[in-house]
Amino acid sequence: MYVRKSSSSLVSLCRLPANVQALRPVTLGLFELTAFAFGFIRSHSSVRLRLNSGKQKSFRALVPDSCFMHLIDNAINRSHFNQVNARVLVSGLRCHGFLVTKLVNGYARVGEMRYARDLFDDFPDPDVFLWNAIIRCHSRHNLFRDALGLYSKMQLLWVSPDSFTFTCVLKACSALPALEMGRRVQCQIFRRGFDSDVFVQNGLVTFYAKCGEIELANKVFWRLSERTIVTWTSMISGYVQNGQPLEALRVYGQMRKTNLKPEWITFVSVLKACTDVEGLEGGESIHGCAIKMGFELEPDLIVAFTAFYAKCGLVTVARLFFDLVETPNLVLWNAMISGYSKNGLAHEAIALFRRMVKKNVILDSISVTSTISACGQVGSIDLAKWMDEYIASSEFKDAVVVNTALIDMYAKCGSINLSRDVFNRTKDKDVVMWSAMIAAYAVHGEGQEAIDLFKAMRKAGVPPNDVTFVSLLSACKHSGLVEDGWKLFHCMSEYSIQPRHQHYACVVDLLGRAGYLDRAYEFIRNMPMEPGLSIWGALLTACKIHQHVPLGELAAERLFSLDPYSTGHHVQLSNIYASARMWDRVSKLRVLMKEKGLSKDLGYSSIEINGKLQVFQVGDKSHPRFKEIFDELESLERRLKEAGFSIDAESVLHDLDHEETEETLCNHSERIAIAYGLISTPPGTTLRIIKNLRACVNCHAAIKLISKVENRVIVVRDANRFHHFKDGNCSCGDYW
DNA sequence: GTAGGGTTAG
Repeated sequence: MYVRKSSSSLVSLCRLPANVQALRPVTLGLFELTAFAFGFIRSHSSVRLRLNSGKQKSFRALVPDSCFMHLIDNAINRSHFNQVNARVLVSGLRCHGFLVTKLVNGYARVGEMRYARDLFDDFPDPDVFLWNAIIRCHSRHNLFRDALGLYSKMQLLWVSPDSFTFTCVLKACSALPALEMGRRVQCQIFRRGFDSDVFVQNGLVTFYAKCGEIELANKVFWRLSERTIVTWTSMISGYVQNGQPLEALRVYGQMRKTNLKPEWITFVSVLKACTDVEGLEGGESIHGCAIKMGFELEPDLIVAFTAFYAKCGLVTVARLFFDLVETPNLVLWNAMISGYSKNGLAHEAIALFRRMVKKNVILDSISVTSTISACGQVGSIDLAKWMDEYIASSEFKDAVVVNTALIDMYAKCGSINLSRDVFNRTKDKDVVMWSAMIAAYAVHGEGQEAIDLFKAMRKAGVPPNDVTFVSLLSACKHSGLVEDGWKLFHCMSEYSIQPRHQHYACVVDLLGRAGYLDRAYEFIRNMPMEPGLSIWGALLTACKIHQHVPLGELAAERLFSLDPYSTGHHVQLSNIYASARMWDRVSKLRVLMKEKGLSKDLGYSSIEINGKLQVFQVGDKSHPRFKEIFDELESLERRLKEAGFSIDAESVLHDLDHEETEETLCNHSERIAIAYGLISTPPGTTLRIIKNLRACVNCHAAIKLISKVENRVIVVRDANRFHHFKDGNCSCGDYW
């Protein structure tokens, strides 16, 4: 062995007095340790080193391999693997492949990939162990293409892969995913006789599952003569990842018939399957099993339970799990935040996010996107701006996923312009972002903008997907662009996109709202699939708008058989009868609803004044300023009448879709919110209202006029879309 | 060595 003289620090270290105590391995990095050992070994017959365990160990001089082994281990264990000069070492270790392998692993563990690669590249004749190490560490650092490249190079050099090589290579193929490459690897596995190696075969199951080839995964799975718990878990998670939770649960059932004991990690996938089929009971029974098996405090299973209960709507139970953990990890925080957000508890989600920031927890894009989505639900433009500013000053400001969420947020807060700003400033837009922007135009009733954006998208060379077309068709239906929508639907095949049920529903809506009821019904009858709830629902809505009783009854009949307990469908049919003044049928339907125990959703509207969200119900007198509010309502009513406004009281009183009133019609929740907004803000301020139900016909007409007599822009988000009222008109063109 | 949980567009 020799020491390269060019390393000055090494040379100076070598001149250190040869005193073991002075070495102080605890404080030195591997470089110093190694260098010192070189010098020491050259001048002494034996070496005593104090290791991290506190023990002392002797090495005979000129037997440096075992000495190095311990030095390296010691450094790895103490995370002292950061100051090493690879090239100095390699010149000393040229003949010791297994030490280089150890070093490569060590470097990879502390993230020093460049050193690992340099070390490897300098080594003249790597054996299979060293190849495995370098492939594995590239794979661990998400450098999958490099890992596969190294594997190809290894074959060119006639080094025979072993089972460890194959597991690493398959992992890289799964992560990319690289289906063709994986298939070739499978051939090699077969040729080299690893077709019964359970580790390799587990890798194959995962590989096919991650490539979406679940049937091939299944084939590998059943061909195996021996299956470990990892094999079963791989198969179960494979089905979950491929959207077949029921199959996953079936496989889990089969696994339970064997003598294999599930691992906690098995339960993670089974829980996900239960979540996907909304199988609360199944998940609860898993919970029981986990307790019996002593897994209930397994930290990562707590994360899975939190996510499971949150997604099933039991947010409180999820929170109990969350609170079990003293210092939650990132995934747990994210599971709880998104749990709140997905269950409509937007304020809780935001509060938790703020706590996370306060505690200086390192965030990732998932934490912020979940919170952004919550901000969109709240609908407050001030909150939205706060979030946008936060993102702008963070590392996520260029993340496409995050900016996509911002686009959606601003659109939901009523500001399509701010959505567009985010869209414009984002580089490298993907299909999701384009679709989100198109969808934003859709809910704001700007159909032509949506279509123009689609053209720009094609020009930019981004291929649309099925969701893009849902957004586009929805934009057309909100704007009455019947022919454009019809053409778009029929050009989907040009992009090799198979229309799904949702696309058909959009077309029915498109035709129906425009008054082509027969054409819509004909379209339904020619559908290649069984029409479901959304199809008949769209037809029913169209029949309500155009007062078509027979077709409305037909649609309602289908809906009642598919979903007997939906309030909305009964209410809509009742509205059709009411608009046709068929009062006897209206009252019959009311009796039926009472028998079924159905009652209407309570309507409410909210408005934000000075950063405080105020919620009003119909006829709400709970606000401290209710007297002023109702005075304003009255005077508003007077001014509307002067401007020539009249209401169609009879039909409205039977219009069960909206809030029933005991008194007059002018105290619907959105009007109270507007009155409150008028007395609480300076003239000319835009009012932004959020309503949980669809806008009522009379209120819609009234708000148009209010916007004119009060000279205000009023933005209303109803259950379906946005209405921008200005100068006596609405952006929906009375088409909603 | 192989298995897992939390994100964005409708």
